[in-house]
Amino acid sequence: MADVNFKTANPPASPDGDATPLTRPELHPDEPVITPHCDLIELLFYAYRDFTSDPDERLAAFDFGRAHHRVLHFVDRNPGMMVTDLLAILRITKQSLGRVLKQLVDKDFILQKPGPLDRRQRLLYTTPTGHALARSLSSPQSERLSRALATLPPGSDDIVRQFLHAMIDEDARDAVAEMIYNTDRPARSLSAAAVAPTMALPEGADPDRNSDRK
Amino acid sequence: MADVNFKTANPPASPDGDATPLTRPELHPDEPVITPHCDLIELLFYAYRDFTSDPDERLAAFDFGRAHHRVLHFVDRNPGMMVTDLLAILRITKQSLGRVLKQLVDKDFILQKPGPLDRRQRLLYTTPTGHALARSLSSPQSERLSRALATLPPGSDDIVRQFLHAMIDEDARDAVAEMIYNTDRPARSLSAAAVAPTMALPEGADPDRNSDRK
DNA sequence: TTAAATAAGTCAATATGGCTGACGTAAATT
DNA sequence: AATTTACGTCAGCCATATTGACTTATTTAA
Repeated sequence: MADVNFKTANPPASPDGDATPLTRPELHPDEPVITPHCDLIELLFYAYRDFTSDPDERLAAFDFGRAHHRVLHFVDRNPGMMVTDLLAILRITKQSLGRVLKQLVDKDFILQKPGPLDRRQRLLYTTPTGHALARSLSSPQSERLSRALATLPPGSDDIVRQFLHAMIDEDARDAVAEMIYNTDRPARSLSAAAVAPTMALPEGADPDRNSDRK
Repeated sequence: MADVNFKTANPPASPDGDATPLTRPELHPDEPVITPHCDLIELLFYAYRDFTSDPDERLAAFDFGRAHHRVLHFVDRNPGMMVTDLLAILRITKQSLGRVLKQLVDKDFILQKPGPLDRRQRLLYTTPTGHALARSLSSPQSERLSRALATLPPGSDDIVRQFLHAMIDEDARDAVAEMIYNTDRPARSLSAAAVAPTMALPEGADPDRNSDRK
């Protein structure tokens, strides 16, 4: 199978009869021919597809999946974080997290320690093994980023950074930036509410009573 | 539940005893303190998390999931595409695609037509309904992109475009660009091999004989 | 013209990672 | 003392992916 073989398949891009003129029925005159930023939508899909595929093989060697990767990554980057914070970041339920977290703890990649101030908490840390795995998973991603940025004019890093930051939900943006860039952590904590804010529910008559979702 | 409440939880970022000094055992002197581009890795996660969450509610109204969205999107953008091409883009198996595709066809969002040149093909088209849904799904994503780009200096669009393009696997890059930007389609076809190229297997002794994967 | 490759579909079984709902327990807050 | 919070768990369900095997047309190549 050749490297780049264009197959010359379908000349008429019309589902109607072979001789029917090409007309999309529901195309209003004021409707733009293509969706604005359709290229970016697709580029984002492809970029993320390949970006996330990098660590997959290494993960499989430990019988882990992408869910484990995400947990391991954020715990490694935020040692001592609360389970609640992790839930807010990943936007999954306690039960979903529970499964993968248990496996990571059982296999000694993540360690849980009671919070010294609030003893209800089980603060999360990576073990040395876990830290090493987290590193080996993020390194191909980091290299991909380096290669990509190297092709761009100098100063593009910041444009990309700003772009991605601006793509985040407005309510979560500040908390995310806080989390990412506060590497000298001055007794700070993650704000679950800010990373994944609750809907502003009307006062009283709260339907969210016994829910797992924040 | 307050809007932005920082909880001031865990001052010591060390899993060891409360009074133990903070030292990561496996931190070689030549190991960088943080992974390069760790911020970008996380920004990409958050950006994509929120980017993909946009169409979810609309999707649920039709009992569809993200898999349906992806199929619908690419078929809408590439009318007359082959099933094989779709498999290569999505990087899933024929069986996985089969299910969602069948549902989309059954519910009259996608239409299959035998290829006029190669009658083995079942070329894919969106119906008017399908096209409308595809539009309504991509529009919030497009708006998010517009809002994000509006915050950046002029000319940033191209930087972002180039960045995302450079993030794609090198072998697939050209085919992707071809697919995205050839809106005036001159009897062209997608190249499945280029979008998701096969590993260059050694001649003879091909283990990939009866596989579903390209 | 026979053989092989390709496009597409299918059946069956399995795994992963999500979800809801219902409970329980310990600790902190009010 | 009552409530809220942090965390965990059991049970079941669903969506989406996987592998492997097999069939049917149809096209292409030996």
